[in-house]
Amino acid sequence: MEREIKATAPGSAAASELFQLLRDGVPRTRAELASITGLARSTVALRLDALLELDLITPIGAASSSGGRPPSQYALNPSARVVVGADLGATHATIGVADLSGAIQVTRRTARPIAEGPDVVLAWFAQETRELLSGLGRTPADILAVGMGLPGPVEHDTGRPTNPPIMPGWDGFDVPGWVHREFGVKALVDNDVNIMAIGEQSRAFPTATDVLFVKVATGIGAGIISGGVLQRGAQGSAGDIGHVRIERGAHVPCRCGNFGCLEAMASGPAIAAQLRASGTDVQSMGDVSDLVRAGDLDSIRAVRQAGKDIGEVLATCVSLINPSIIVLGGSVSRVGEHLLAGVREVVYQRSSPLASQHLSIVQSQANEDAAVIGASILALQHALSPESIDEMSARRSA
Amino acid sequence: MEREIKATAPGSAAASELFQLLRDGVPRTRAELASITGLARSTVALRLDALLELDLITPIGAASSSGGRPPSQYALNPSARVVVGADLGATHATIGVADLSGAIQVTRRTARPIAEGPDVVLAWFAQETRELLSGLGRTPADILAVGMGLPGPVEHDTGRPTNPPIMPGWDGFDVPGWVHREFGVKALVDNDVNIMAIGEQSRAFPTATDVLFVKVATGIGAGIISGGVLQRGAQGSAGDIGHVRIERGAHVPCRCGNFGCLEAMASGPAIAAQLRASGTDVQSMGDVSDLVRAGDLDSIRAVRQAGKDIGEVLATCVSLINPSIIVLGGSVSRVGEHLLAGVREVVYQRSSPLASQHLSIVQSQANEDAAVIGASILALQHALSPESIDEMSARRSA
DNA sequence: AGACTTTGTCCGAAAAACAATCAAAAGTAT
DNA sequence: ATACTTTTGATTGTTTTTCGGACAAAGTCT
Repeated sequence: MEREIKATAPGSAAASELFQLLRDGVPRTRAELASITGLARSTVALRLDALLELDLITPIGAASSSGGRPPSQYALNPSARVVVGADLGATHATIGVADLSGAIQVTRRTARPIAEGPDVVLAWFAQETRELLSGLGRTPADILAVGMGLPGPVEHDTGRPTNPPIMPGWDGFDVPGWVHREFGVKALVDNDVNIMAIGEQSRAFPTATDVLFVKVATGIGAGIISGGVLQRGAQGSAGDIGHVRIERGAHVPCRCGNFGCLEAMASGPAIAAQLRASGTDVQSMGDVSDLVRAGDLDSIRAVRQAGKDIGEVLATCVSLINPSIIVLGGSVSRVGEHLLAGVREVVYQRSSPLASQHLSIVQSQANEDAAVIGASILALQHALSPESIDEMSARRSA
Repeated sequence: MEREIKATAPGSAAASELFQLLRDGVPRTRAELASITGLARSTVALRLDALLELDLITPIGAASSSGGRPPSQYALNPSARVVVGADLGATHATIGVADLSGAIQVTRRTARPIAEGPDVVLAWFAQETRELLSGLGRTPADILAVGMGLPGPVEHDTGRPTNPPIMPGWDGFDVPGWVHREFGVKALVDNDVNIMAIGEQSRAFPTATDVLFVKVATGIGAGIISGGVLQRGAQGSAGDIGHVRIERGAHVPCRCGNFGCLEAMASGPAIAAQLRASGTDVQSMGDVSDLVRAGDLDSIRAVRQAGKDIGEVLATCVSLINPSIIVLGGSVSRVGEHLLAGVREVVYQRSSPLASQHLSIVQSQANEDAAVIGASILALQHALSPESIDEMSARRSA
């Protein structure tokens, strides 16, 4: 026995179904909606009223007449509410506010070490969010949900980081609980690479169902979208390819304790270290980037070799999950085409024709925005789900 | 406009929803069903009637009384109809008939080379199926759907093999069309490794959502179940790990044209070839198995090395998709623990603690039946889907 | 301007689900 | 053995939801 909601306005009950159709933002007439859903025109009218009442849908001007009275069109009202998408990285944090269509309204990127711990970082996050909102003429009450990416393994169901290597104080911290106490809404938390994968797929390849997003920066990780859904694996550690062993590095130690890890050979710090060892004066990956752009051959060769190392692992990934697109993101991928060239060289050589003939390997197009976009989408997926919409209309009519 | 079904019997409309609850075969009383679904007892009664009418549900004796009148229980009627599951392998074919609970009623395994082409093989399949059915006192009219596994890449949506290397004459052949003309039902066709993965998961690990099934026989392939669903990839070639390159084989040519493929190093024929090269008199993998069982050290070493080779690839797979169980199947895996030991050695050494601490690596438990079970499940998934049930009740009341 | 077409709304009819009632079937107590 | 209690399973009237037609409104076309 768990049904208490009685005072439902007429039509509101199943209005969420109609809403799912309109989530894409495409304006439609009542007649179109009726023929798509198979419902009677009167029923559509009833449900539309409920959605208009919630302000989730707005009438958009009139469509052109086909001989008779011109129909009015209805579409998602993107500015009814907002979601917050945050990417809390190792050293920098980006917070964005998106409307209901997923369009980012504003973002702000700030230096903010995750190592300051959850209380400090989240308090800052809340403060920053309030500022961004008031800058948009919004209040925290407009927030429907929060999406958040963290630089470590996260148990997505509970939103708690699990044994994160670089997030002291965050292990097991109840992030959604904190957010709920602060803003009264649900928070969806995930690994930062996962939200980047979602963001990139939605922004650049909305029709692709099998995308492998690879982030190459301080570490190396992948986000896997298969069959249109993000794959997290049994413990949520799917995509952790940074510590896969590669041939070239048999005797190079990695901070994980093993030898020959991809991350010890092809990450930003690893590339810089290799160049330093061969006598080039570089401090960080930033210096390497400058040298590559200046045409320094050693640096170019090192980056391309890193690409080949990554390609070695990705070749196996291609055979295993058969994606149609591999996207390279992260700071190292922005060095230019050299990394990409190395990856392509190895992947296309080693993959079976069936898997590689339709495979594109490209650079991230969403780049820095990918994470915030992905976090917003995670939030929207929850906030605009049929269940959430039903709950909204139930609350409204109560 | 696409609604024509008007003459629906009362309650039949949404009866499929109730049916999904009862698919597990667990008997339930009307009161239980009402409290689970949240529907009124009278509504449950109405829908149950519709399902009883279709014979999909039977009353099972009475449950024990709790002081008053004992309730009668209702459960799936497994023997109402059947599905056919077939595994058409390279040289042998297995056909099975399962009831609606997925329990295999009868199987028959016969030497039948797939290379005879679709017309010959499928005609034989149809004939064999009829015989099996009449042996069970059934007719082809009892078939709800057919599931089928083929030894090559299959475009699952259309059921057509695509560029299969060992199936002359099958490329692009419309298998579901053929089956539909013969039996009037839908056929679900997939790669044989995929159906084995489904079968193994359902039989041995029904609660696991992330399972990697690896078949080691003449070839090497994997079936991936992630998040509870089989992953097929963009072109349906997900799991084709046979031609991933491994370190040890840098100079060993593979029939695919590349060098160092896993299949060229660790498949049944490859193990036999390596032993022959080192002077052991073996013709096939069968001979190797005999030697291993007899305790021949060279053979054991060769098998264990194959396990380590496979483990090398699987270590990457574990990092990438984070399964909770890896199952080894196929003829080579039946040699004993030696292959498994090799796999475990490498996988546990190379995987991150987070991914491997909850990882089991085991031998197939369903073994030969896995494929037929999986094919049956594929058929049942379709045949007992809400849509199919709705269609059945619509036809019934028409 | 008038005929025509299509939309948007209203309203009664039909269908579905609900809630309450009641007889039947068993166990339990006397 | 009989009365009583409890819970099922069927029935009936009520409420909610959806449908389908009717009709006015708002345009286009001649």
